[in-house]
Amino acid sequence: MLQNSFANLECPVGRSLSEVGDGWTLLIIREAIYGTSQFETFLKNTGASRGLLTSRLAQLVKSGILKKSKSETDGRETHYRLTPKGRDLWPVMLSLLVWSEKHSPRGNVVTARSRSTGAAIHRISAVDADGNLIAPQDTVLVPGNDISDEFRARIEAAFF
Amino acid sequence: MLQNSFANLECPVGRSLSEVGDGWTLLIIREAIYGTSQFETFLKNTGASRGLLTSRLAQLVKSGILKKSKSETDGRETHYRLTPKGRDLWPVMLSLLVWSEKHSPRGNVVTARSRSTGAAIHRISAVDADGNLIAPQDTVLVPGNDISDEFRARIEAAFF
DNA sequence: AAAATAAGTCTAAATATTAGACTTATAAAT
DNA sequence: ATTTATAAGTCTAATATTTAGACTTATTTT
Repeated sequence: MLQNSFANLECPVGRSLSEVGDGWTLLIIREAIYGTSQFETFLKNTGASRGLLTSRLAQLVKSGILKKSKSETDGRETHYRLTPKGRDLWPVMLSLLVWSEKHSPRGNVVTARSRSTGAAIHRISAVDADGNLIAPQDTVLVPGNDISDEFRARIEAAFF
Repeated sequence: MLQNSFANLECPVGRSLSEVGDGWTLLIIREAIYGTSQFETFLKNTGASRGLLTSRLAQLVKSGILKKSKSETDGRETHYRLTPKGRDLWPVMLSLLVWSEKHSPRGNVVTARSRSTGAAIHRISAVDADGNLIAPQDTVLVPGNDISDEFRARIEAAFF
């Protein structure tokens, strides 16, 4: 668990990783996106141990990625559901999906498509506020003001 | 390390996670994107221990995400550089960056922009082969033929 | 009332990670 | 030509995390 190692880093990727940069955590989020909300279902579908699942779910609730609530119809049940912040991890999941379909395909397992047009997702791209695509080669990381000299230098060296 | 836990999973997200689903691994990839290629630099910028860095770099080379080569100008140096497969993780990194800038901002640290237009990256989106954007709400996961009934049911329950 | 279910807690054993001293090969400085 | 420095590791004992699985508590079903 890198939970604390990167919490105070300037790098926004490091900050994300301090919240979700753990295989189990990402797997739990995948499960949540696949519709899982109960402890025993996460347990079965992720293969995590009970203790670990308990601790990771607590972290995710603390991070505001999942919300914990008691079932209204069955008092034994607890549900962990994605918050808007958690749902915003969708592009992360989708880009992991597209990456593995491209680089480690295993037959015809699953394709992500547009519900309305039926078109398959071809790639995941950056988009500006006007809806224009920004290609990886055309991307730069621009340092802001609240930044150390050291991190500025690292960002400026970033390349696609 | 979930290295082996998910290697044989049908889920393509699980397969990705079996290769890169580890905080240290993702952090090393971030560093590689930031231009780092040498052992001691990875060590300093990630904060990983030597033994761990050694093992993660070896895994990444084995996965074909990094390529290891000896410097031609200085025989002491080894360089680990992103392969095309590794570079294709760019959308994963970018979506982690955009996510944290939205949900855990820390002042004006870094913005990702188009080099050519200067426009800031607003979001990360799925795109079809014709360049049309596919919104999260409009995405479905369509099961293929090479799939177990159990996994089919889980995919069909997936939602944004 | 008894049995089953859901969501945990708890514990000892196994596994992974850390810090830091040490090693080897190559290059730079004296 | 030696000595010193650098780069990329290896190695080890101490520490921390994770696991499997038995157990607990609250609630619901039979």
